[in-house]
Amino acid sequence: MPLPVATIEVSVPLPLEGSFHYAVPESLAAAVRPGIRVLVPFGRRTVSAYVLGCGGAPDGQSLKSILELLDDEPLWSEQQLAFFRWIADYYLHPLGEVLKTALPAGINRQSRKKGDASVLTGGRTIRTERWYRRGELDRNAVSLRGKSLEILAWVEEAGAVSAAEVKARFGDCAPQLKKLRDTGLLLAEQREAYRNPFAGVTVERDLPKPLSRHQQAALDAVAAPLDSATFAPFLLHGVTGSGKTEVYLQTIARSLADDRTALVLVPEISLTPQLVHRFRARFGDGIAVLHSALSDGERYDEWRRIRRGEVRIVIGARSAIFAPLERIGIIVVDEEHEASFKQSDGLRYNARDLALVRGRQEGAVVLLGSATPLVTTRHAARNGRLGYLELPERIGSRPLPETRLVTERMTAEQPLSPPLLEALAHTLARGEQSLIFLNRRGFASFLACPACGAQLSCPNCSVSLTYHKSRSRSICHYCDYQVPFPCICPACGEPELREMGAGTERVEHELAARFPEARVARMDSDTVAGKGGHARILDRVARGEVDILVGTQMIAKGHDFPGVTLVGVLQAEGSLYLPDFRAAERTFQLLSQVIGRAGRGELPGRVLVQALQPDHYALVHAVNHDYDQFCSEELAFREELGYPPFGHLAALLFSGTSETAVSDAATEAARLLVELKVRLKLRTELLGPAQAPFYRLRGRFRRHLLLKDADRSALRRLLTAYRKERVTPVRVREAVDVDPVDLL
DNA sequence: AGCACGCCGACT
DNA sequence: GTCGGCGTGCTC
Repeated sequence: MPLPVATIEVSVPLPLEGSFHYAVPESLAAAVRPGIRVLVPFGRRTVSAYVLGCGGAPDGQSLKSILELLDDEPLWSEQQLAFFRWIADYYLHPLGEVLKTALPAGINRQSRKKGDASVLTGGRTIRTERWYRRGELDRNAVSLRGKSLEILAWVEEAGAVSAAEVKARFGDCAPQLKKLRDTGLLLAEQREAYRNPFAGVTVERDLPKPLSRHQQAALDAVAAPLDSATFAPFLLHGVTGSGKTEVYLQTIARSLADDRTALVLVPEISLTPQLVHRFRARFGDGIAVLHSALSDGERYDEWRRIRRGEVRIVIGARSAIFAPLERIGIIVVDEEHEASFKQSDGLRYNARDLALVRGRQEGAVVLLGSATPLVTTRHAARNGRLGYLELPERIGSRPLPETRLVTERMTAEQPLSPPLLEALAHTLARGEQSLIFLNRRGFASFLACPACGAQLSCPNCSVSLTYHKSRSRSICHYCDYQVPFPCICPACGEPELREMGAGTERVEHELAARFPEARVARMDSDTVAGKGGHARILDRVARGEVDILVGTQMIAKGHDFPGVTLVGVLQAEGSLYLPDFRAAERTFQLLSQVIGRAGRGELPGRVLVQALQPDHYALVHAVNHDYDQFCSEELAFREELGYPPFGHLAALLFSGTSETAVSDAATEAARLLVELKVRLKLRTELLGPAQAPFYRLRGRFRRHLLLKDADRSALRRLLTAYRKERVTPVRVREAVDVDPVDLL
C-alpha cells in the first residue's frame, strides 16, 4: 500500500522560472505520479500543470490543493522527463513551456479568471467509431434474408467489424443493421479510433537492396554499438545519389530486430514524400509520421500511438525529437546541415543537436547524414568525437555532372550569358529539360552607379536595396528602409543609377522572349503560394510539360527531376556576402545541391555556374565537387577569426524571461533581436548609446540591427532587464549555437 | 502569459 | 466627476 502523497511539485506552461508545490487531497493521492498533468488553481486562474515529482515543499507555506487529475497514465517516462529538464537548462527556457512544446497542440485545459473555473478551454477529443460484434442470441431465433444474413455471417467470421467497414462493403444498410441490433443478434459499441493520415494509401512492399562496399562498411560500423545499446554518434557523409537512405533503412531494420525503435528526423517532411513512401514500403505499418501539415487531431492520434508503444518508427520534422518513443535504438538526422532543424521562436532548439543528446540518454546510435555536412560536424568527426562513415561513390558509378564556371559580365537586361544561352538551345533541341537556379525573387535586385560602380545599399544593414518596380522604390529586405527610385549615386553624385541584377521573374520573361517555342515555368515562393502549388509545378515538370524551370532554392531541395540534363546557376555568389558567418558554408551547400540536380536520370548532366567573382573558394570547390577541400579552407578561415567550432559566440541572457540572444559576428544576433521586435532606433532613444553592454558586434554586422515592429511587451522586458541589470553575458555554451557533441 | 492594482488625460 | 490608457508586480 503506497503512502498517500501529501504534496507534489509541478511545472506550469507559462514563462516562469522554477516549480510550484501543491497539496494533494487524499482521494487523489494514490493516482498521482510524475509525468501526468493535473488541474491547479494558479493565481486567479485555473491551469494545467505537469507533475515533476512527489513530496517536497517550501517550508511553512500553506499550499493550494490540486483540483483534479488530467491523465491516467504518465505522458512521459522518467527518462524523457530528464531529457526535457536538460533542454530547459541548456536553452534557458522554462521547463513548463518545454513540456508544453513537447506535447501535441491543444490538449491542455485552462480557464480564465477566478469566477469561471468551470469554463475550461482545450482538451482535445478522442475520436470514436461504432463497432459491431455478435450478441448472445441464437441466429436461428430470427429469420434473416439477403444483406442481413451476409452481414451477420461476416461479423461472426471477423469477430468485430467497424461501421465504416460495413458501409464500405455493403453500402448503405442502416435498416438491416437496425434490425440486427434490435433483435440482439448484433451489439454495437463505441471504440477509440485513430485519425490516419495514410487511410486508403497502399504501398507495394520492397526488399533490402544489395549494398555497395562502402554501404556495407557503414552498416558494419554501427552494428556493434547498435546491438549492445551503446551511445555512438556517426557522421554519414555521402554524395548525392550514394545510397544513404538504404543505409538508414538497413540500420533501422537491425534496430527493430533487436526489439528497439527508430527515430528519423528530416528537414521538411512535406517536401520528401518519397522518403516516407520508401519507409512504408520497407517496413509496412507501425510507422508514425509527424509534420506540420497534420491536423491537430491527426497529430494527437499519432502522438498517442507512439506513447502506447504501437509504433516502431517515427519519421518527422524537427519537433519529432520530442516524440514519446521508448527503447530508441537509432536516431537518424537526414541532411543534418539543414537550417530548418532549428526552431527559432518560443523554445529555440536545434533538433540535430538534441538528437545527439537524446541518443546519449537512450544508448542509441545517432546517424547524422549529409552530402555537405556542417563544417563543425566534419571537424568533430576529424577529431574522433563522431565516427566517420563515408559513401564516396554514386550508386551504379554514375558520374557527377560536368560542371564549369562562366565569368561573363552580366547585366539586368542580359542575365543569361552566351554560353548558357547556347547550352539551353542545345538542350531544348534535344528535347531535354533545363533548370535555372537564381536565389532571388522579383524583378530587378538592386541599383548601381554606372560611373563609380557603387551599389545602392541600406545604410543600416549593408545589404543591397532591392528594386521594386511596381512601387518605384528601393527597399531593404531586412529593415524596410526605403528610398524613391530616381536618386543620385550616394558615392559620386552621378544622377542616373542603373537597374542591376535580375530576379526569377525577370529571368522567366527573358527566357520566354529568347525561346518562344519553349515551355517555361517558374517556381519560387510567389508561384507556389497556396496548398498544392508546390506539387502542381513539380508534377508538370515530371510529366515533361516544362522545358525550362526557373526557380529559387526551392528547386534545389527535395524533388528529383530525372529528365533534367542542364542546370544553370545565375549569380552564384549571391548568397556569399550576406552578413552571416556561415555565408560561405551555406553557399557551398546550396550550390552543391543544385549541381546535384543535373543528370539524375539516364542521361549525363551538365552544369554552368555564372558568377562575377568566380575565384571564391566556396564556388571553386563546389564546382569541383570537392567538399573536403572546401571544408579545410573554411575551417582555416574560422580558426583565424575565432568562429565556431574554434571560438564561442557571445550571448545574451535576459534572465527574467529566458530570452536568449546570440551575438558577435553572428547574424544570429540580428535575427534574435529582430525577433524581439524592438526597434533599434527606439531603443537607442530610450537607452542612449548603450548598446555595448548588450552585444558586441563587428563591422557590417553591427549595422544589421535596425529592427522591425516595436513590440510593447518585448520592449518592456528588455528595459526591465536592463534597469535591473539582469542582463548577463553568458558563454555560448549555454546558448543556441554550439555543438553539444562538444559537451558529451 | 494573464490578470489586478494603481495612477493620470478626454468624455457621457 | 469616471472610463481607460499602460507601468508594475505576482502567480505554490
